[in-house]
Amino acid sequence: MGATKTEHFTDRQNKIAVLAKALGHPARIAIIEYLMKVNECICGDIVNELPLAQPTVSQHLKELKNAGIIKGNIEGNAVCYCLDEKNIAVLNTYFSDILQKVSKAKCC
Amino acid sequence: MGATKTEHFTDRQNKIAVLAKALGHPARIAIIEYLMKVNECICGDIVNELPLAQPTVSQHLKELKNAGIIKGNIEGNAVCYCLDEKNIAVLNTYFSDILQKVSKAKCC
DNA sequence: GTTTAATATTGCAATATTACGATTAATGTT
DNA sequence: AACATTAATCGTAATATTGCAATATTAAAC
Repeated sequence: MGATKTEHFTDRQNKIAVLAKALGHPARIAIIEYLMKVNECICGDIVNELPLAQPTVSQHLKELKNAGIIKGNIEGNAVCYCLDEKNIAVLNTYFSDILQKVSKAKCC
Repeated sequence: MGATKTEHFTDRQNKIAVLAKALGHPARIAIIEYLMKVNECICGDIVNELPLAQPTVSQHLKELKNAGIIKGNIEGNAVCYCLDEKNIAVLNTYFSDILQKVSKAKCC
């Protein structure tokens, strides 16, 4: 085994899991926080900011992009990255809903 | 390699990553959604609900508990699980803050 | 068209995750 | 005490992730 049994879960459950998984690494959280600060930037800026090699940063950016957390626009020979509002809103709504439910009912 | 370089990131970044990572699997999302529905339950209930074996469910519960997403209270020979409001609130605030920042400034 | 700059991709080693059968531990029931 | 119930742990196979050096790709600049 070792492979996630995605086929047993709903598309929505898989979608949320993909988004959350993309955020499940401190380097990717750091990238997001940097993007929050500077609004938009290129890969090289992040390489200068983080203690990781360029291929590693590039890989993290790819995962964030595949999950839909960030967008990348080609600008000449560089790529301009920024946060993708839509999917962050999806997560925000998701956690708001959970919190609302949870806060209503205490447990064991 | 293969190990995350947690020491290069802040405690807060690592904390958020741990919480997000715990949610980065559809089975764990399904567990959370089930807990939202029934408010509290024991491991066996989830085993009946999901297409996964008991040890697998137990392992997922352990990860959710270690991350602080759920709480587990011993009740006789069973363990009563429920969502942990506090850390879900942490995530909710985190994504609200990101969304607020992002919605203010369009990018490339 | 050659050089430069910015990223992406490839290949690989180290480590982590996922899943489950078998077993164990702990409490409840008879 | 013997047995049943519930869940955790152990062991292990399959797969995924992380990180980087080396290389490839792409587009600007000269």
